[in-house]
Amino acid sequence: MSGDKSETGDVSGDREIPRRGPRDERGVLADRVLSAARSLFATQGYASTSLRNVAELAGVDVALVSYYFKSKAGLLEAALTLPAEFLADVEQAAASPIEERGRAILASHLAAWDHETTGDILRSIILAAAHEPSAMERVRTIYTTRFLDVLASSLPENEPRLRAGLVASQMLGLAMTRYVWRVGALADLSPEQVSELISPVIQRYLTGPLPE
Amino acid sequence: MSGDKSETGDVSGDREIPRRGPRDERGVLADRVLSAARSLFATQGYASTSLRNVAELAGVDVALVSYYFKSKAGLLEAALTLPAEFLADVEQAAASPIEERGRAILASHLAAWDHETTGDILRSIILAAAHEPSAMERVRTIYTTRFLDVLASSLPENEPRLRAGLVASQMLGLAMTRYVWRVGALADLSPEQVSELISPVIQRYLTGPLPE
DNA sequence: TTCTAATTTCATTGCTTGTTGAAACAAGTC
DNA sequence: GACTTGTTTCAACAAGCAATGAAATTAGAA
Repeated sequence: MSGDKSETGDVSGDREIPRRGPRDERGVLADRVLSAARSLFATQGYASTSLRNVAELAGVDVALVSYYFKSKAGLLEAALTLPAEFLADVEQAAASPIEERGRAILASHLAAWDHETTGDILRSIILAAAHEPSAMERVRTIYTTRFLDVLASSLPENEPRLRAGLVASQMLGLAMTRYVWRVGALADLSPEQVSELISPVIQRYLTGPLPE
Repeated sequence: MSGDKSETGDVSGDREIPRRGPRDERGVLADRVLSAARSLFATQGYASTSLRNVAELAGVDVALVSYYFKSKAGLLEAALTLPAEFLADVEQAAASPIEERGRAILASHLAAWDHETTGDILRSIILAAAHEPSAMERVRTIYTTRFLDVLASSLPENEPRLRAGLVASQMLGLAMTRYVWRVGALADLSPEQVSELISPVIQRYLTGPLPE
């Protein structure tokens, strides 16, 4: 909800100098807390993860978590902020030459999911959306505006929104089986093999024939 | 959702103390509890749903839920049991003639998801798997033995497990976008339209060419 | 009726949760 | 040194949780 600069505010964005503190630590500890939160949210989900769990894993006091992020919801908000570079990659892939766009889109997603931090965030987002209405709304918004709309607007006429929806469904299914549930043959293949197998289908959804 | 009779014993206080009796009721009340549990698990998730919530929605005392299902985990177990008919439909679809098997598999899934009770159960399973390790394990088992294995063993040579994994990924992606998140163009189409669009891809995964 | 057994409710158990106020602490400024 | 300010810890709160033992209730068997 309060995601004013949500996706641009990466870890690298310290435009002010709060430094004033005593043992500093603020930056370091806050990062440790965020990392712990992502890890726990991604494995246990939001509701089953207590602030005490997060604090313990991060090695800080419970009250410090509340001090940093104000509330548990604030911690979730901060933990689920997608790296700007991922969103930029998706946009770039959507702008690649149309005849190889399927492969490019798939590659950008595989790279993101296989990246440790980004993968944890994506996993957390999907899992959190399963039980937090606010996270679900967030997913809908991000998914629609940052992926579906971007992809659709990059396509020529002939049902761009429908094609984007088809691509998204295959992409999400791949993510669920390979990275979230880790079941089935796709979970054990290399990114290159996955690309060989699925790129043609993505490309077909983008530029292939549609029924009727 | 699950509108059958879940809201008859609702918060409307006009009904007096709900009949302090022994006989029967067990079946009826237990069904009401199960239906309420599915509905809440599917919308809020497992951890965020308290036995008190379930009891209130079902119009029964909290202790009765424990009495019926022994524990909260037992309630989850009971709520997430897939109807045998759905599993039978999947098996039947997997045994259909190979050249139309893609359409048959897709049809069995669409029918299940569009069925009110079965759809609620499937949604609950997916959402519960997001934060309950036991539910996640359950998903892995069901998904592998009841879908992947069945599908793979119905295919001839030439990488049946890989083909089954590909089909499953597209099927799960469709389910997520259309029935769980309800985003994108696929969510607004009729089952027939979805079938027209996706059947060819499923069929391609089943019998089409593979790279390399 | 009286007894028995199954069901439903009540009251309470011990525990965990998120949050907050006050105190302890460490730096930089005077 | 004292003062200020941002940080960290400690302790406690009220609320909600799942679970349970015991009492209340009722139907059928004797």
